[in-house]
Amino acid sequence: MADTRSRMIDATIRALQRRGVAGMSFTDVLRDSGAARGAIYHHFPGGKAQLVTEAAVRNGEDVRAALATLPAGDPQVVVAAFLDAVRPVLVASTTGGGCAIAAITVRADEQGRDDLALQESAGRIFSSWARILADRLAPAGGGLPPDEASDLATTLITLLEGAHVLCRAAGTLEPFEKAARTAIALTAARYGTR
Amino acid sequence: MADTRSRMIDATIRALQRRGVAGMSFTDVLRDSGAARGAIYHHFPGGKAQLVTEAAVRNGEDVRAALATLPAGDPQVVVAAFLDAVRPVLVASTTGGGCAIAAITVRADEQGRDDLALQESAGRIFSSWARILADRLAPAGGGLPPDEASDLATTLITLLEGAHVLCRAAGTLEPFEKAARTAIALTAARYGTR
DNA sequence: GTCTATACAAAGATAGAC
DNA sequence: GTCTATCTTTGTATAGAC
Repeated sequence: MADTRSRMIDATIRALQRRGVAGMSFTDVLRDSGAARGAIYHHFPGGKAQLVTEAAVRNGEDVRAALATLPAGDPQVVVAAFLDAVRPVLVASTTGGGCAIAAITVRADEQGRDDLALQESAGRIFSSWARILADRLAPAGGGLPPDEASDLATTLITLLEGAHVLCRAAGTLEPFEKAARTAIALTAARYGTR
Repeated sequence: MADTRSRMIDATIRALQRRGVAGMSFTDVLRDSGAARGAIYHHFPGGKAQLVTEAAVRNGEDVRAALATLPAGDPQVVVAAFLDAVRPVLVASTTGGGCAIAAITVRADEQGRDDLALQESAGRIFSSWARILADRLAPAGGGLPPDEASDLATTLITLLEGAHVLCRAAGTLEPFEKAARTAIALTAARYGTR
């Protein structure tokens, strides 16, 4: 049978996407993964904090790998490819899913050190996404200047997370499509050749 | 003494900003507002769902009123004014506060009809913000074409909410400043006169 | 390692005295 | 209307049999 521990992490990612860290419960994870109650503290002695942290790290790596497959070079091409690549994520947002990392930025107990560690994990993960994207915009031997690439990459991640929030609220893809159209038009005005 | 009911709503807004709907508890609201336990169901027979909904509506109106004071006309001016106006919100995000409406897009129970109503409230509130902003970009007798103004306005709200998420995670204003610089530069390229 | 059973705390929701 | 006290449920966490 597939690794129980791994299945629990996958179930946690799904629970985070739908309910957030405070709204998620072990009951959800156990039902979705088929694991027994005692399995949690066997595999994750650190309890909920450890489980959520490992889920965030895995999800962060999955997204990072996906971003690394984007084309590099012309900003207009990179922006268009990025928007197409993230569209499926926003579709999930319209039905209550979406980005698991956005979910862990809202913690139940702001004082706790577990939750501080979680916030720092989220910060590192977003930064790593932006860095990957900046590399596509400023590849070795061409593309944008590093500072400009970094700014634009962070802006694209910002648009992704903002669209996640708005599409969740709207229940439709419309906010994302409006932002995508605008991003395309503004990028063309700034970086278009004609 | 100031209206107990009103103080409870204000306390709920603060609790939502910091902990989200699932992470927020009546205990927080009661301590912050000074109200007694039984006061909740006296003033809000609908329980948590009603309390949170009223808090969201009030917060949405406050933000809408603030957006209505922005200048109208030149897109470059409107964008710059918008970014300056929301900067204090993002500062709050860096220390765990920020947008209360973003918080209510993550609900504990996706099935419940209370939570569906809450999602629809969030959708209406975001739409109303974008509409106000679009009016500033396409005032009667000038400005952008309506469709373009609507797209750009939604994009600005998207940037605001995305920056909220990223600044919360980063603990610094850097993601917002990067996105703001990019928004200014791209807007200048698209709408600059020279 | 996997499972059942349970302890303990905190949440939302009510009842009823004043 | 305001407050105290309490019910019920749910959640995290643990113990211990197999």
